[in-house]
Amino acid sequence: MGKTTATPNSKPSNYEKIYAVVRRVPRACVATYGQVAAMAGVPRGARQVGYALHRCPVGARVPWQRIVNSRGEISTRSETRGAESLQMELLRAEGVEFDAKGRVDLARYQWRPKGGRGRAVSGIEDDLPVDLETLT
DNA sequence: CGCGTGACTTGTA
DNA sequence: TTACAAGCCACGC
Repeated sequence: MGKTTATPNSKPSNYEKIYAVVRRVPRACVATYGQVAAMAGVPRGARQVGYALHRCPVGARVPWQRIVNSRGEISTRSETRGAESLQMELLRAEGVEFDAKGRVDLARYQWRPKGGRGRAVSGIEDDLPVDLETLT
């Protein structure tokens, strides 16, 4: 196969990688854009992570709610406002506590993948609220 | 093919 | 501690 022009499937877009990483984030945990970007193999791609999530792939069950900025606060987007409140509600429902200013203690809730790669979490399954899928 | 935009990050004041 | 500015990469048009 020396085809250089043929790469239809073997080209996982960065978005897909990003979604994959976000999907690995366990409950009651949050991750920063830069962290997800680094894990996705896209350093400095923090912005792109936000972009990817902004696109909100309805077909991918991505817990975008667990993605917050480096300050531990929920990122305010341009549109779909209200989703921010929803994000906070969802995180709270998972057990994440918020500061009076609406910030999360990253030192406590930030997801720390140890061992090099996200291993299977024992007994914990992702319960994505259907509201999320319908909201997008 | 080129420019503009953006759910960010980090550093300095 | 907060506020402001510049930098960065990828996608959309």
